[in-house]
Amino acid sequence: MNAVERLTEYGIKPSVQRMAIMGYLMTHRTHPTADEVYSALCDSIPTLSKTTVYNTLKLFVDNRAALMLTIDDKLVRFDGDTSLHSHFLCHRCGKVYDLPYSGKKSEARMPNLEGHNIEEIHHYYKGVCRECLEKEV
Amino acid sequence: MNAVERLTEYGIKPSVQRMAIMGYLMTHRTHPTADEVYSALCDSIPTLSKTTVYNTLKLFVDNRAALMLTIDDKLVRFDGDTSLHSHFLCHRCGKVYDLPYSGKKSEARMPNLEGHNIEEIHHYYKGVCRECLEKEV
DNA sequence: GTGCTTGCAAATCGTTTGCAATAGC
DNA sequence: GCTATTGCAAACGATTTGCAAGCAC
Repeated sequence: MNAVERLTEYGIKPSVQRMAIMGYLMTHRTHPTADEVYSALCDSIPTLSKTTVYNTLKLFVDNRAALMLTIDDKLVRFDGDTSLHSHFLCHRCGKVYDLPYSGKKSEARMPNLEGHNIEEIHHYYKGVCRECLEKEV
Repeated sequence: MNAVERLTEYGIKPSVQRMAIMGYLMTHRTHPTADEVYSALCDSIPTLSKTTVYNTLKLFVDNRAALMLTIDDKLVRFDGDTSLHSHFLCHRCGKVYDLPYSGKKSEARMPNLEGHNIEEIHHYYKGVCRECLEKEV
């Protein structure tokens, strides 16, 4: 699936900027920040503004075409993969890894928990990643 | 257990400000922001500064005497309850509720996952809370 | 007195807002 | 032309920093 199809699927009218940003999210599974998306695209779209990146990412999140991750207390990150999975943040290198969803699978289908209506599930793990551990020696 | 004992347990030297802030966290299980802690205490400690609240909360977190919650993308919240449990954020009223830990219990004792060294587990759920659902009618 | 703690004021920086310019149908 | 989209510049606001004053042993 390409970016245009993805946008259309979520009821978002395509534009040059929107396709570029969705395209970036689909090809870079790095959980980028708004700033990283902007920096990566401002060469190919010289008129791109940070405001548009913020607006567009918010549009994607509102339409459930992307996830907003709050795993990092400083920066908001975005994930184009909206399937159910968990995340791991390395305290040392700052990278965010995907992990298989670790909760009970049944929970993901439960519309409520203790009477609350669940719309989002975020499972975050933090520590030191394998790569950083290996460098340690 | 009182605030002084709690601080001492985590190797933190007590002071008027530290006891007041830890005392607040222990008696108010509302997952307050730094600003809420400051506002609640600045009457009884008129010279209290926000800087001290930030510094002290960071000290608690660094010494594992409190948890920093990033469930809200705008504000960092703090939790004096460091036991393993999950959190629920209501999109409508903004309150954060405690939930029993929903993951596999064994996972909480696992020091690593896919080779990564896990130091923290945060399970966040978001949606509309029971109270807000009832108000809806 | 030495070192830790506190607190003011200013700076920082990610994000949002107001609004005018532009593009698409 | 009308509406939606974009983008600049300014504002905002939570948090951090620099540093001087205060406190404790």
